[in-house]
Amino acid sequence: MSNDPPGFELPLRLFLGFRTLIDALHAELARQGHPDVRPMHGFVMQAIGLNGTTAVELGRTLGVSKQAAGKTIETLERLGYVERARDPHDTRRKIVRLTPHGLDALARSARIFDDLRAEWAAKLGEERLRALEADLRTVTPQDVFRLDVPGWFG
Amino acid sequence: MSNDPPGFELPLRLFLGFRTLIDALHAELARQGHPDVRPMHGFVMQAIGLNGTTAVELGRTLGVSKQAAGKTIETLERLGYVERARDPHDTRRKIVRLTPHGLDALARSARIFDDLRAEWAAKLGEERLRALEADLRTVTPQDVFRLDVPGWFG
DNA sequence: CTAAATAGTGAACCTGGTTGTCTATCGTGT
DNA sequence: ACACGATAGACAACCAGGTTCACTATTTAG
Repeated sequence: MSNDPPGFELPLRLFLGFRTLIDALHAELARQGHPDVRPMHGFVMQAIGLNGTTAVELGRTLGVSKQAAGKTIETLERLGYVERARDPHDTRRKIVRLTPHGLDALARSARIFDDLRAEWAAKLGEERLRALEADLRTVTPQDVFRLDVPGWFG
Repeated sequence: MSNDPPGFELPLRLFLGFRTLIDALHAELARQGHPDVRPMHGFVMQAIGLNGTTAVELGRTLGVSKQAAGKTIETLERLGYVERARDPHDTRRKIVRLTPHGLDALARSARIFDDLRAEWAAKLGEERLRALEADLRTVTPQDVFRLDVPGWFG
């Protein structure tokens, strides 16, 4: 069909949709007391999770080297979102845990994402939004996590 | 509605959709003789366009400093995708133009994106895909270009 | 009990972003 | 005609985050 949209619009729109949501999230997070958290940090904190993790584990989860994971942890530690403590059962390991500040950021993010989804539902209708989500599930990997995000673009 | 999907799935799926397409594009581009072009380079070459541009102009288009644009141009030049020449009408300026190699990459990308869109259409149906594109147009900025892509994530 | 595997760290390097400074050139206003 | 402001490009220093290689300390397995 010659009246199909050009193929390059699809990735662009997907990316713009993603950016629109992430930018709105971080604008609101900044307003709610988290001005210096970057988009990447959200993914990393999500990957750290409520039980904590280690640099090696985090690297595996994110698909980057343990050294890169370590650097990101350092940054997050400097910003006060995570803290490290030696594992008493294995003194080689250092457990990385979210601080109350980090947990607060995560909880607020979840809330804001729900609000943003509601905004889209208001614009598109709940039915269309559900269809959009279902279609995206069809064409993307099942496993939502394991994003391999950092440094992927450049 | 308590049975709505959690809001965080939407950005994740949009990003995964984007990544799926871009990864497939670059796998295919690598197979077709462009193994070292990175996702970012595609956007930059698109922004350079058929008429060429300058570092300052490119920086404005991409939303980065002229120095950052200059560095990216250097990389692209080293890879053989662009070339620079002094502007005879204004000897301060250096015009950046796509080389035949760069034009080839751009043309192949357009073709591959069309093929990828056709794959999605086969999986979802042309109707649903059109609806998805239409809905994304509704919730994203009108202006497809001006992405501010580079370095935005970190 | 020794040897292999593992966790963390540090160094050197790459890309791509920033800001600040500097020179060369262009264009305008007196 | 010319001086001065604006512009284009380049260079330096720095930052974030990525890589690989090398090393120490500790744990685990044979």
